[in-house]
Amino acid sequence: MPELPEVEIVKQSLKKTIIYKKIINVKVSNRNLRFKLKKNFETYLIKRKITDVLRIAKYLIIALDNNKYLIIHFGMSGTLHLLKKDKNIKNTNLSFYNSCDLPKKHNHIEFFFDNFKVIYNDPRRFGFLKIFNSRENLNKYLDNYEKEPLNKNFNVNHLKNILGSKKKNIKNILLDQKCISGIGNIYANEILFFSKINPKKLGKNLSDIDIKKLVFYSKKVLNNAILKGGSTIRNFKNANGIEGKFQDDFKVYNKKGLKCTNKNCIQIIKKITISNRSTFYCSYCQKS
DNA sequence: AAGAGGCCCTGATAGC
DNA sequence: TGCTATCAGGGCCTCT
Repeated sequence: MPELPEVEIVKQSLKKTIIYKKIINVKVSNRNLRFKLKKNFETYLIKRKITDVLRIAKYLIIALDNNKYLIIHFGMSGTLHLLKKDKNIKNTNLSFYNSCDLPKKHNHIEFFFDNFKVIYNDPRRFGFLKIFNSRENLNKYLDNYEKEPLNKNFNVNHLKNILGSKKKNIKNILLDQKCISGIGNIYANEILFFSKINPKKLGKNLSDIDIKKLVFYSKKVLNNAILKGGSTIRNFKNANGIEGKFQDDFKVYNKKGLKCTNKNCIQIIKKITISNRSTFYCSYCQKS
């Protein structure tokens, strides 16, 4: 669930469930995530009330009543699962598993609440959780991450400043969280397709019109994805949770060999590799 | 100093 | 069927 829209969907559904609730207990069965969980990780959380649930870029942020902040980054394969004690299940967009559908492996962390628990599952363990002891420290850590396209000050001038004289290609720039935050491989491909920009075009060579389109479609693609509940690419077989629907709207991602969907274009979508990441584009519509 | 590539992991799938 | 190789929604680190 890693890109901005998926984290936003999780945030929305999680918030409804856990806000103002108290964490009764925390059980960690594997501390070796992307970064090793600190020894006192649990003690900061136990008996704390959740005061807010936020998102910045691809980070989920849980604010606690001791003014500390828990952040979760899902990496490539991290997911949260809500497990209710009673059988009267209300569906949320947060993946819901009843006890037989919960993945059997890689449930690394359990957060116990009164009537339910939230489970962090992550097979590849590229995700991580960290606790910050003040908003100031959190802001410092996420400083680079407030450059997300949905931010209202993400405009043409702002992007122009970012691109400056960058000699790397626009695909890599979109993926570089220090330049622009929240966009991952799926949405980078989709945004470039709508903007009709070749993924290999260098940042410094982008025209004013290119930049204008990038600003517009970054916002539009991400917002549309959020409206559709995000994208579900690979799912656990027994998943009972609500899946995103935006994958049905993909124009290029994973569309190698299929015809371009633009009117009057008969080109076939190509797949190339840029910095080890799959890149899909239409060589006719995204000529330059 | 910016940019490219390797690497951290497990699991699903394709190809033989 | 069962093996092996490749690939996957990310990003940090190292080397140039």
